[in-house]
Amino acid sequence: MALRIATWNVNSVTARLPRLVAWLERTGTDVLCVQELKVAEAAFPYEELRALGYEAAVNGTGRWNGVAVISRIGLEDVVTGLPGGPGFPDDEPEPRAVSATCGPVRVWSVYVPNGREVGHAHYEYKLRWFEALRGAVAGDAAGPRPFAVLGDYNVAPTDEDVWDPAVFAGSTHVTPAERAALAALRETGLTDVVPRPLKYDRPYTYWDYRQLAFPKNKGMRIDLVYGNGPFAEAVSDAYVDREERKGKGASDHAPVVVDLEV
DNA sequence: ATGCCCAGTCTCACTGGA
Repeated sequence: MALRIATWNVNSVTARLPRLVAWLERTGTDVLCVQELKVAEAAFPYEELRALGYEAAVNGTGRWNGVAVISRIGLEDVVTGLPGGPGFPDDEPEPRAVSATCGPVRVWSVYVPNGREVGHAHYEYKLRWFEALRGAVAGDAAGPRPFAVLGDYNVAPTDEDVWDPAVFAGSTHVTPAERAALAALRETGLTDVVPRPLKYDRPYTYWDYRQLAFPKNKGMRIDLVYGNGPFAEAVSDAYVDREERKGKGASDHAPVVVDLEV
């Protein structure tokens, strides 16, 4: 069966709802992992999505963060949150993970902490969060079922994944410790499913709103799809839908779309 | 024009994003 799975940091599901609905209709995506809902679970637009044939597993508590899995092919065994994960501040848990089984695949939608500045408490939180994620997904990553962790990882895997490495020297998103956390995650059996760009040479997924970053293609690849062997082997295509970054009312992130034949 | 930040809130000022 052909499956279309995607991940998209929408930067407020409320602000993005018209675009989200149009995008789902346009692309026919079966399973969408969403990040930065910026809305409480009770205010999530379940009805609008149900009208399109989708159900949703939502982890959201208010103005910051928030993640969901939106599926039109089933939604089972939902796990809300990152089991054993740290919180911030004062170890208060944040809504940054939700997982579900959708038909033949199991997916996680994750919004990894930003880190703010190297050495900041939020940066240490980010690294601890990655460790907990690794522990939580290791079993499914090594299993026989197609499995993937999709989301906004807030790490550029290599210097090729930022428009100018010199600009990011000393900043979060590119440090050896963050990249080591990604490598440790891959060691559980996950592969970086690198999408193709629809224009230019690099598959960036994020462009700042400011200073014409998108038209100048000053982007970063920080929205990632990490799939296990059975998932990666089923991939028939993967691309960044940069068209969705254009125009008024766009998120600052573009969707990453993965087509599977399972 | 892909076009010179955006979203949410404890809303006219601030936090957070990366």
